[in-house]
Amino acid sequence: MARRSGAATIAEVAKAAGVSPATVSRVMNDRFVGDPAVAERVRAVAADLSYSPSHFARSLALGQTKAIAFIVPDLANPAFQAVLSGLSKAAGRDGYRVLVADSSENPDEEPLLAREVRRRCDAIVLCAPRMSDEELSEIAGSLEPLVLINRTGSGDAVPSLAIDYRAGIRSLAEHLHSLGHRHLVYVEGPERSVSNRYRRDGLEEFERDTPGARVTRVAGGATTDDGIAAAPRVRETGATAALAFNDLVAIGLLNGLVDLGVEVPAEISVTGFDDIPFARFTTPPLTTASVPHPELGTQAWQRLLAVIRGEDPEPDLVLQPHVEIRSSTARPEHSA
Amino acid sequence: MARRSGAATIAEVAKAAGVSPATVSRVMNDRFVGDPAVAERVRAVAADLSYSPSHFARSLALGQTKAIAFIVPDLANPAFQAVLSGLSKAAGRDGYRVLVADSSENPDEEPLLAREVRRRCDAIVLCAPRMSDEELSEIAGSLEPLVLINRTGSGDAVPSLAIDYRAGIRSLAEHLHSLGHRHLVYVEGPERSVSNRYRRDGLEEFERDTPGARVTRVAGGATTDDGIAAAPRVRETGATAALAFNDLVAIGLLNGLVDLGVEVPAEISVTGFDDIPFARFTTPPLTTASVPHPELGTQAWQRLLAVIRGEDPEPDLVLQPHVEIRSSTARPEHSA
DNA sequence: CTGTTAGCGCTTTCAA
DNA sequence: TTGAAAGCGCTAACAG
Repeated sequence: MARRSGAATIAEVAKAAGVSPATVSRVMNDRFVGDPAVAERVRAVAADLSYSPSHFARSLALGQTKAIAFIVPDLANPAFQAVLSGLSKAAGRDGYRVLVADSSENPDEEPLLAREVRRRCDAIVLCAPRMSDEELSEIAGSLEPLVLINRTGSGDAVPSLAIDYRAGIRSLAEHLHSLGHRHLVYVEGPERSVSNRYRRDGLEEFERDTPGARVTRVAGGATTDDGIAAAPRVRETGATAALAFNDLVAIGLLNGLVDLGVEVPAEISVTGFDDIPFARFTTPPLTTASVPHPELGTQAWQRLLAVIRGEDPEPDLVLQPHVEIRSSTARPEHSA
Repeated sequence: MARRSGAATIAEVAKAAGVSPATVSRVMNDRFVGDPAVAERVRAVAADLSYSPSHFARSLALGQTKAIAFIVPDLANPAFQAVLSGLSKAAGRDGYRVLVADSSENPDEEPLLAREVRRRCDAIVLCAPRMSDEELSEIAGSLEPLVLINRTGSGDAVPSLAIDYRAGIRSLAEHLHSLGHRHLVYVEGPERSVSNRYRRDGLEEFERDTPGARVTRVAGGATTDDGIAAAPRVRETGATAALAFNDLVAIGLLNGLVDLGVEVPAEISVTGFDDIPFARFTTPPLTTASVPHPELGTQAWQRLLAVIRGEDPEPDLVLQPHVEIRSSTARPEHSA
């Protein structure tokens, strides 16, 4: 039974201070009401022994850990990092810490991973889970308190925060259309990504509702490399504008196109999605659908805390991306 | 004494299976050697009750949590995110999770924060701590197992991983010098940043050892906005090349300069530091000192695990940044 | 106002 | 091979 090296226990402090463990506990938690001199003595002894309460013992006794789990499909993606950053700060203000886990290593075990990390914490937030709807609704119950980001709860009663990808990409397409583009190409996201489906839906809607407009699709991915690789495919379509799955892909595409000698936006307009901090700094600056990622984290925490406290969380939010027009989009070269 | 909602306990499983808790424990931990039928029954009951061992109870009994803490000064910085990503993946492979905390909210309480999160975990890694050397060596003892990233242990015996900022920035300066630049300007990092001091030292060394070279310093910071703000100051110095504290600042500077109508690299060469994923994609692509951030995370984990296991960690590492020459640096316009 | 006592849920000697 | 029992360190009724 390994004792934490060097850590004093409450019993030792109690003995050294000549009081009971209960008293020490009360002093340490500011629940002490007796003689201030006693409290002072306890504190002195505690400091002397550099005592600090064992967190897991407290967790066990209290039934809570003051920590939440956060699962993302890829910690290397700036968009998810921004969510994490917002979440971690918000939770921190309420004294909660966050345990992160990245399911990129084995996506298939996402449900197991979620279960595992959930057990160490008081609650969990799943960000853009890649797992299927079935898997999700199957484990949702055992994960609560739970909040979902970027994924609706498949009809469940789990609080969720979403981005309206459908509307966002549609707005982007409409912006392009208003510029005079008629043939667009969509550089797809990862196959398993649910948000890719939403974007596709939005584009189909746009195509259906916009006579004369056409949207081709080419394989892509979620990274800059995927964007670079997609450049030749994009050019082949002959489209005058390309909508990338996200900013990373768009940035890759921008560069891939330049390497191919294709000018942006003169020959092809390009749009991204997310508005990561660097989108402003690409050349040309990227037109994109701006998503308030840190706020996603903040809002998620707000709801999670409510559920943890047994209160009613605020209603689900579907954030509308805001089209940020920069210079990677322009009228097609030979228009009008 | 709140019971975790819906979670079955080992005692319940034991009763339902008609065995003792000890047996259940053994079965759950693959330490069971008796009748396979019994094991099977226990497993069935456990599954039926959807029992999963309480992590904190195990932690208490075992004296370990299988989690490590990670503290960064700013979770929003891509460089730190890369470290986190590497660390989290490496630790995950050994069954450890990471608890992150960002000290940006109140930098002064970094030592307290470190202590707090350390108590919930088995070990901690401090990444580029902003605290003073005194504070650091004062609490280092109470934090062990500990590994330091981007900060030497002020003479202590704590394993640490560092980047040779001195050498890195010096190489950058030499690259600039070899191109023909004689008057350089350094856009400083945050005042409290220790790594800013190293860079300054490197530059002083360079200046001392390079007759005819001069390095001016202007205020900067650590973000793109700081870089933008520094642009006028940089121009005023009349230097033909600017070394930015990091890539973020360099990117801001690049854009600030463009806004001022200054051409890069024609009029002023610019270098960054870190080689974040976007450095390749700026215009012009950024010459920078490349730091293998994810590897920093991986290496940190390797050492931390050794210390956790009571083994000797591998020796400290001082990673040499590698100068990545791209097109933001060139010969000065009127040279030769 | 303070101490005693009984858990929290799990692991692990020690006996049987 | 299995079970009983003690204990990890802390908290919270309940007494006194």
